[in-house]
Amino acid sequence: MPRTKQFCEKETLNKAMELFWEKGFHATSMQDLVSHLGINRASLYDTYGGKEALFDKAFDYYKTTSGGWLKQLFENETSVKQGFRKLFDVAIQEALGDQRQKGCFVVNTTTEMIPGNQQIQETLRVHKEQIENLFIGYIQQGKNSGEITSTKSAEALGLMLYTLYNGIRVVSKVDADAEKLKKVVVSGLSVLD
Amino acid sequence: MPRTKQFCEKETLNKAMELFWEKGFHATSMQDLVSHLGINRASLYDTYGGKEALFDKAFDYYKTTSGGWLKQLFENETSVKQGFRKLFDVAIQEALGDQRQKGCFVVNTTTEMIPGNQQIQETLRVHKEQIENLFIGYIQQGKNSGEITSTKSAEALGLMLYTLYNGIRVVSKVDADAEKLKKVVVSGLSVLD
DNA sequence: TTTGTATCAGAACAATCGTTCCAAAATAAG
DNA sequence: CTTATTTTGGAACGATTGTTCTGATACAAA
Repeated sequence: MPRTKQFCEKETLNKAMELFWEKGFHATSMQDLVSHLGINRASLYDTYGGKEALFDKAFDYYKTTSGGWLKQLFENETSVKQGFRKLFDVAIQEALGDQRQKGCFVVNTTTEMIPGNQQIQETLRVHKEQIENLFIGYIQQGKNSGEITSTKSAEALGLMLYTLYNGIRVVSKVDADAEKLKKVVVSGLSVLD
Repeated sequence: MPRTKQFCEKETLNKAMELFWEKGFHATSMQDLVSHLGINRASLYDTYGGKEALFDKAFDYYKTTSGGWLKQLFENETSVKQGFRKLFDVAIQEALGDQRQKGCFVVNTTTEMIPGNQQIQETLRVHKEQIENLFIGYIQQGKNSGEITSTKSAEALGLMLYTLYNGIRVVSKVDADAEKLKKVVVSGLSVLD
């Protein structure tokens, strides 16, 4: 009869995610993982298969937890422009409070694993399209309600804000300057006017 | 008496740069470098000191060659807005033609080496400030000439476009979609209106 | 308690890592 | 030419890589 698992997969996946997030795939060794996950080396291989498989699952775990968060953020705001302001504010706040300077897991993975890992690239491509469409749909919603009057298409605006969002995750890793970042956001969001 | 060097340092540095650029610091092995640089393993250590020192010099070499290129681009254009359009167009064209999907060396280095390498972080911070100021000064120049009438400050506009530029280098690595990228640029540059 | 499986610590694996060393070969300067 | 120095191929270094295996231990189900 199969027994119940001894350790919580969510917890170990979360720790693996944080390690890969901070140091990247190549700079994170199995020894690092064994030391920090709190489970045995053999169990690690038995449960997750290996380093690359563990990375994939950790990245999946990140997408799952962060994807729902974004949708919820948009839905809870009173206006579309306020929703984006909130999103960017959170990004800035994360950058300022990120003691470990991890940055964004998706951005880090993009620049490290492309080229060289076609499977992850496809995963990233699908993820990019999802977030882009979320942005675009959200803006379209603001256009329909009359809140957004810009003559530019919802697609053009959404793609631009998505790209700017990625840029913020990069530049804030080099220098998390609150004043500068706020100016970036104000200028960027002005395209919605 | 000291002899003249046998191999051209510029050529080997250029090859080292391309390797680090494509695969990143951690995924590039000394064996890779020895195999591709065309010089002997011992000579490599003798001339450059080691892997990290070689990376630093390759990165310096990149900054030197690319820094001047940007200034020249701005100076050769007829208007400020046209200058930025050209800059972004080149970025898109590079992404489309980049068979190896290397992306941007500065962006890749930022996300891979921060945190973990304070020296490179400081180098990147200084470099960021230089490009930011180049953007800001260029926009200010457009304001002084009356070309740019936006009520937003040159600083806010410059920082925003610099951030957007970084974002383009990230998203175009995942999916170099010309149509989408063009829309990003059009929307982004509209902040100058 | 007995049984079966999960988890464990740790050794062992071959491979690769960055680095150093050495003696031979090549080459520029005298 | 001789001399001095660079460059060479290749062996060797200890350390670390990702992975596998062994046997002991812990624990849930029967």
